Amino acid sequence: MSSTLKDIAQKTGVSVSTVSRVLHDNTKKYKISDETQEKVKSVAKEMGYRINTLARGLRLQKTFEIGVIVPDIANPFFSAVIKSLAGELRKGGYNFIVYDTDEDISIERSAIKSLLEKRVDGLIIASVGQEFSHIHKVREAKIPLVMIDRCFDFLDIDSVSVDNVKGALLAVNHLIKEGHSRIAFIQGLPGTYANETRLQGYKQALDEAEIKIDEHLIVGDDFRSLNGYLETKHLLKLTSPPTAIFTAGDLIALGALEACRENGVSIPKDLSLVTFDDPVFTSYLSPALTAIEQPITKMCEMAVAMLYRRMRNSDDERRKVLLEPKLNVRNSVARLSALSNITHITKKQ
Amino acid sequence: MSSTLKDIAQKTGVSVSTVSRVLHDNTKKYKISDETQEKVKSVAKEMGYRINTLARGLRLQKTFEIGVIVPDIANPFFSAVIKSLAGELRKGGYNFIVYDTDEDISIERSAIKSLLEKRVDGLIIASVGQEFSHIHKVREAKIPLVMIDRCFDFLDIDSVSVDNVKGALLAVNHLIKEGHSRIAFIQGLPGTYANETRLQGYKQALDEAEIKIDEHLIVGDDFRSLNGYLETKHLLKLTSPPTAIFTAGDLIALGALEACRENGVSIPKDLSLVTFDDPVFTSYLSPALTAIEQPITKMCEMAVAMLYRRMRNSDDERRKVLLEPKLNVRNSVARLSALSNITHITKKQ
DNA sequence: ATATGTTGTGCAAACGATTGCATTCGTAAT
DNA sequence: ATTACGAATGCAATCGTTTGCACAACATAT
Repeated sequence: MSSTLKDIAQKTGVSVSTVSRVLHDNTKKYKISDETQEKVKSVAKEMGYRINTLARGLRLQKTFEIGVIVPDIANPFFSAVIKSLAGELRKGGYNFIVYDTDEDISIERSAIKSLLEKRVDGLIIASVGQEFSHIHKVREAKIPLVMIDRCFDFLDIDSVSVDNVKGALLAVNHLIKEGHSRIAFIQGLPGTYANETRLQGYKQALDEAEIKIDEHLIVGDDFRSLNGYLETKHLLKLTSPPTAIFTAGDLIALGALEACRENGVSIPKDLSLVTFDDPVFTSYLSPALTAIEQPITKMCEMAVAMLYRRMRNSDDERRKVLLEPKLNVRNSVARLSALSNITHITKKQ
Repeated sequence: MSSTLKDIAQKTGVSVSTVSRVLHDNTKKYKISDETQEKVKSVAKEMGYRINTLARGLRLQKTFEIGVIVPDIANPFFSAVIKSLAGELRKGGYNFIVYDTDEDISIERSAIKSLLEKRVDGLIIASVGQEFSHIHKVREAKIPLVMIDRCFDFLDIDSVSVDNVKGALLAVNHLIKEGHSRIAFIQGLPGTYANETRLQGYKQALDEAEIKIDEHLIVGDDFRSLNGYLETKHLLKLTSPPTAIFTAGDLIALGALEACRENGVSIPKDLSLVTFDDPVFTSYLSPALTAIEQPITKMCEMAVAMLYRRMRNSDDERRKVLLEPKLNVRNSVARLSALSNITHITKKQ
């Protein structure tokens, strides 16, 4: 049974204030005699004193907790983000509380509600997107907020993410350079920042190469592997199938791999594949996937730094940071020779 | 700016008690007139009232929070566990706070300290193991506790995990049945429950098959992929290398794959591989890995159920639950023909 | 002798919610 | 007229900390 300052005060014969000052007051403002200090400390230890952070938080109006909200903890990208954020926050003496929204906006709403009720000192959110009224509530509550992985241009909020458009450009341009022109895009959840910006990059790359966009090659509707599986099966059945697929996320790529395996489609011989996200296992897959890597550590460091800044100075100018993505070329893309390209076109007709 | 019960009381002209009862009291014990209820509710909404869980927790001596401690959030096994626990806890109206200990006992200690200071209502811990004094503190604080994934026989604490010995037996027996006898084991962190029990199963399987245990084939010292990589390189260099490797965890297996790829060792042709843990991506690897699957969902459901039981009745008999592992046979194990087997034995002598 | 400091400690008011125990008023039963 | 009761609400203590201010005791300077 945990004892309180009062218990210790009674046992030592000093006041609660004195005990509090000995045990928690780091300022040297109050000079407590060494004798008293000794006594209080030893009694505290003996009685197994443990501070009550609820009482402290209530009194101080500060909890040293940061709320973190992500769409899917089990997604390797986000579990890496969480791990990285945790380390950064710990350095600054903050704890954190994570919520997993399952890419569901209503869960996100209730997560924010809970965190505000807990009086967290700050919030880092990888929002589902789509809708933003609940985000505004955070602003109204004057809780420092940084958005991560998703930067909405139209929201006046600090945010840091990778340059998704550029990432998609890198991926698709790579495919084009290797001779592909029928390139499919398997999307994630439409309406989300990550998806829309990657789609934009995809389209832009095709435009710049003067390849006509075929809407039949833009498919899919969420970031999970089942989506990748089903849409790949669908794409393979088209009368004029793509020679390459660009997937919007790592799990989608896994689903695509499974579909190919089942259909006896060999990557990269029969079909090339590039994906956004580059979790630890991509290089061990069969084949090792060519992928767009995000600078996760840097992203998290910046998010935390921006949050701290905002906590210190609430009316500093807001910033939106875009980090550079990187293309990791591995073995999932085949060079389409002019000949095979022609063969392919011939087959098509 | 969040308002308080007092603010609302003042604005409506009723007492704080009444406001509290209208807004939070689910018992119908106090009959508040419909008129008052209406008024209070509308003012509360208008003023953006948000309950302060610190104050409530302090008063009620109950926080509706469960602390969860795992060794590595980024490990797919644990991120799946967290996701699953989160869902289960949410159903019961509990929130949770996760700590990642990085398999470091001192971080585990401070995590427990923090969680007790936060006055969580219960704790679910996947302990690093090795040492237990800090676990006893939880007992002393009379906080309900369930250990997950790690069941220490000598601790009188509720726990649920997979039957690691049996899992290892399944894995190694499978290798033996396919004709292997020089089977290496790449360990995780020595001294941890997961590691010791898996090692035990490994040894038992060899014993039962009357294969002499070669200590040179038992290597490694943590659950990360680098360990798998380095130890595989080492094993491949032995004058009499193993024909099969059993790895203690998924990340170790990834490292092993990388080492093999670098050395041009083909799996399963040149070397067979079985691993403990079976995350979503194992079947997409090259080759798809034969692996021991743990019933994660069930494990988490049981852990939460046991915790709830313990929270209701603190002196109920304690239980230790062992769940059944499952062997998923894929393509990473080759059958060693009698001939090659004999050749091999000859080589040994 | 008076003023001025310094040192060490305690008082009491917050922080925001909950709840057992009044209290007030009206109505119905005896 | 007295009693009893139910409905609707308020009082005040409590949960455990923090901290501005006050104060006592003593030392030093003028």
